[in-house]
Amino acid sequence: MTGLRVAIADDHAVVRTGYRRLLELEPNVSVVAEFADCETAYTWLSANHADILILDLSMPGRGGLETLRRLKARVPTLKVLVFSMHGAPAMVSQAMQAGADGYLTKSSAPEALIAAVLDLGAGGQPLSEEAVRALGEAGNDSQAPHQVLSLREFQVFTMLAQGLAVDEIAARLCVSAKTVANYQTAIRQKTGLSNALEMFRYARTHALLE
Amino acid sequence: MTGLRVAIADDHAVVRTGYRRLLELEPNVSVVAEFADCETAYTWLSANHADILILDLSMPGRGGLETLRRLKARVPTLKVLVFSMHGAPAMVSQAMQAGADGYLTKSSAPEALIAAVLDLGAGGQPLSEEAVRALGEAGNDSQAPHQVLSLREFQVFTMLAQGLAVDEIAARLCVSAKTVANYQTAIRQKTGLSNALEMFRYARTHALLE
DNA sequence: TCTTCCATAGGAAAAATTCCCGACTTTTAT
DNA sequence: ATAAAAGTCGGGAATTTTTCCTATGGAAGA
Repeated sequence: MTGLRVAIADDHAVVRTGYRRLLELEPNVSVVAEFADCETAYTWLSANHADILILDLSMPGRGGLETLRRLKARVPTLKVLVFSMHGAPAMVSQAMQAGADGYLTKSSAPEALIAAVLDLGAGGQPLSEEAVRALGEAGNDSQAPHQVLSLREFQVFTMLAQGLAVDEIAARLCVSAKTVANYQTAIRQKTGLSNALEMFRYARTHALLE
Repeated sequence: MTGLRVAIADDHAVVRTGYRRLLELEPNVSVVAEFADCETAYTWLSANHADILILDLSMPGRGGLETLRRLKARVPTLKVLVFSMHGAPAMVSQAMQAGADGYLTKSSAPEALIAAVLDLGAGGQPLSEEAVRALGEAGNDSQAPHQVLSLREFQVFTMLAQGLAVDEIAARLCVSAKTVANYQTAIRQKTGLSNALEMFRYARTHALLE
């Protein structure tokens, strides 16, 4: 049996080297390439063969997710293991939708990385516990703002998410500040987003702004 | 010659293992401890001897900076090498002021880590190029939060910028909510950032967060 | 030593938020 | 068609958060 050909994409050289050493302890695995940015990874993988790509989503070069999507479109047989700093539900589900074959958070044990690579090689879909939990949460996400909020509430929501103050919103909508304050309260209750920053993050990851 | 006793604090197990393997290639270096959080690191290092601590500032338990400061106060002979994801000017100058003996970014070459550890052992002050540049820049940016805010204020600032509520911050820092509220007011006045979302945006564009 | 800055926090006043409510309009279901 | 439900708008009172002022003790510096 020939070994698994693994490529590593992570912008931190030390981290890449760490992975490489870890993986090379495994006889059936060989690391055939390392990339420090998305473009290089895309170019090389389009032209050369690898079985598995370990991909850090928080990479420079604008859009680890976008690269993942393009890569899966170009080289469908390539298995991609996303290895990310954070296990935020939105991030996990975004990554899986973009075509990831597995998702591990960096807080996983070192052995988990090896196990995940072997699992992927065998056709599995390795997910860390955090990732599974995140996907679960993302699933019952039928509580989206568009659903629970009324038109006016949603309008106020997007403004709050942009960082506008209650008074400013009231001025723009030509209603009393009191009314906007009341909407704000309703929005917080219905969505569970308790401040403007949470709203901003929610809105951004769900592409509700602009 | 006895080897350098090195401890590693980083919340990502895989990353820790990577460093360890890297460092253990060096005959004069031995890794004597690993920590996944600040408290554990502080406790162990107060009671046991190590020459060098490699510290990732972006650790949970909030306040890698605070831990660094406490640690240097408690164990002044310990050399601390800060090894951070980002070389933002603010972060570098804060870290150095808090007592760091060296600063490397994770984008450094693997050899740089080894070199930095040896340099530290020999009494040097290893700084990555990015860090040097950052220290330079930190000087001329006199209006920046990092300049006008005290250590404690800056700490609260980063938490506010992450969307934490006043009460949560108070709980984490073990101080009265009143105190945090007062800091918040001071921060808003000094920086002109009037709400958490503005702080977030500022912090993001200046790469002050993890 | 004396001064200044920082961390901490209490009290009072001001501002923002929440909760409850009512009036009126539009949509929906029977 | 008519009743019920839901949405828009805001007032008033209670509550919470924020601001402003003050004070104490510690640490750093002149």
